[in-house]
Order: sequence, then structure tokens, then C-alpha cells
Amino acid sequence: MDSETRNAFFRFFNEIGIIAQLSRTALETRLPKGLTLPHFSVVNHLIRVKDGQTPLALARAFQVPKTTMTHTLSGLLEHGFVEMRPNPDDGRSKTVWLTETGRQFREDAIKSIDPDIDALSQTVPKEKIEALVPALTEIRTYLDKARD
Amino acid sequence: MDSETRNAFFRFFNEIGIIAQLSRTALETRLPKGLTLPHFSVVNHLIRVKDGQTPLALARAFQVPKTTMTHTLSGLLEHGFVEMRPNPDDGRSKTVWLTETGRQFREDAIKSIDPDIDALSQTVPKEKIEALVPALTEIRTYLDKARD
DNA sequence: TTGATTTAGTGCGACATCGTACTATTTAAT
DNA sequence: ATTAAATAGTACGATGTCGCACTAAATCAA
Repeated sequence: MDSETRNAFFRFFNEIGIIAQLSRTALETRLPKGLTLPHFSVVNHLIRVKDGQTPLALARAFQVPKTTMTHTLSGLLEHGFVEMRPNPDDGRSKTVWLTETGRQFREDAIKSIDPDIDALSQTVPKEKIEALVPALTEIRTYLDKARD
Repeated sequence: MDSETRNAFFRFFNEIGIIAQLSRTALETRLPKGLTLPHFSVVNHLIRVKDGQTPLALARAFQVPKTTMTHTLSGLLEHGFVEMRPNPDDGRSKTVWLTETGRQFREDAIKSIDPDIDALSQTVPKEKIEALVPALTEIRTYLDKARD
């Protein structure tokens, strides 16, 4: 493997890592103290997709270990953003449901974040972002499969 | 802001976050136990750019708080991969220098990782990666400036 | 049916990250 | 020259992340 190819991939993953870090911090400064990107992401996911999913399904959707999802959900429970109900199909399992407070949290968060996205879109228009996503999805899918 | 635009950016940052996570895990499984992506990245940076830089310069290069860089460097010191020397230009400061052990660590790590990159490049060729980097750099630069 | 294996979720411990506060030194202001 | 402000680095504490081990329930095998 030539070092030029290697460096291309290194540069790519380095930019990815820094963007992940900066965007996360940028989002979290807009959230009420004690709430993090995973909190917002999970609530957002429950709205965009559907609630009533199991913790394990959420862990898989976000590619995190299930212990991490347990921790994230415990924070959402403390804030009253979700509630757990037994899974009628599986006694080991639970289902995660949004509360009205949780929906409101998402509404408020989006109101706080929208101006930032709007500002970013002045420099990097939506179309440019949309053009990037398919390649990123391809890479993400590859990495997901590659981890055995 | 219409929700379509918002969702485009959300999807983008979501993919970014997952790729960062998966690629980090993939790399770290190739490193000796106890060593992390930041350890490798810093050593790699010291070789690609130059050693003798200050901890603060490294913190800025990786967009992490200086306390985080202190912690990363302490790990590199423990492993004997770098050594610290006083900064002749500034008595408050230090400079970070690679050791032979550190260079060897980087060599070995690259040998371990190269096959993975090679496999990835079969699915996502170098050219495709290189085409993505400028846009990512633009976004990273924007986010960096935007954090006041 | 019974026992073995797999799976969902959690408690716990290890460690990475990062904000706050502190020391030592440098730079700026007068 | 003296003092105030800014800067480099670190110690410490809080918290997020995740591997390991465990319990309870489901699935599979005979």
C-alpha cells in the first residue's frame, strides 16, 4: 500500500473525527445542561422513525453497545422524556415510548439549533450536504459489515 | 427552516458520527491494548508534520481541549513513545519529541492497519475518498470558526 | 419435558474526555 | 521597573463510553 493512498484515508477519517467532535459540542451547547447529543438523537429517532422500539434496537440503530444505550435511556427516563413498558412479545425485553415532555424537549431543541443550521447552510448549502451523504452511507455500511 | 433541510443536515452529521465511531473502534482493535486512536494520531502527526511541537499546538491541531492533550501525552510518555523537553523560547512550555520506540509503534500500527485500508479501498477507491475531503475540510473549518 | 444455549437488559469497573481552578511564566501597560 | 493581564501546562472532579459478568427469559435439542 502506497503512503499516498494511506494518507488520503487518514486525512478523510481525521476530518470525520473532528467534524463529529465539533458538531457534537456545537449541538450540546444548545441543549439544557446535562443533556447530550445521544439524548437528543434518540428522542429524535423515536419521533422520526417510531417509538415503542426496544433498547437493543436503538443500540443497533446508533451502532453503540447496549450498555451505552442503557445509560442514555436512563438519562432520558430521569428527565421524563421517555417511559418504559414491557415488551408484550418478549418478557426479557422492554419498549421505549416518548412522553409529551420528551416531544417538547425535541421541539425546543430544534428551535435552538435551527439558526445554527441555517447559518451553516449559507456557507455549505443543503445540496452540497445531500451530495455527500450517499458516499458516507456507503462507507458507514462497509465499516459496519467489516466489524465481523 | 424547512424540515427537509434540517433532516439533510441531521442525516449528514449522523453518518459522520457513526463513521467516526466505527472507524475509531476498527483502528483500536489493531493497536496494542491500552493504546487509543488519539495516541496513534498524535504519533502519526509528529512524523507527518514534525516533532518538537508544543502540547498546545497539538491540542489545536486535533481540536481538543488542552487537558485532553495532556492526558494523551501522558499515555505516550508512559509507553516511551515521546519525550518532553523544555521549550527554549518559552519557560512555561514544553516540546514533544518522538523516540525510536514511538516511531516503531507507528510502523507496527501501520502494518496492522494497511490491510484494512486496502480492503476498504476495494469498495471505496482512493479517488472517491479524495473527492470527499475538500467538502469535509470546508465544513470542519466552518465549524471551527463558528465556535467563537 | 428437561437441560443447554442464546438473548435482552443491567450493575460494575476501567478509562477517555473535558470544564474548572490553579501555578508558573510571559507579555502588555503605565 | 512594576503591576496587571494573558498564556502554557496540569491536577482534580464529573460524566460519557464500553467491556465483562451476571440475571431472567426465550429458544433449541434430545
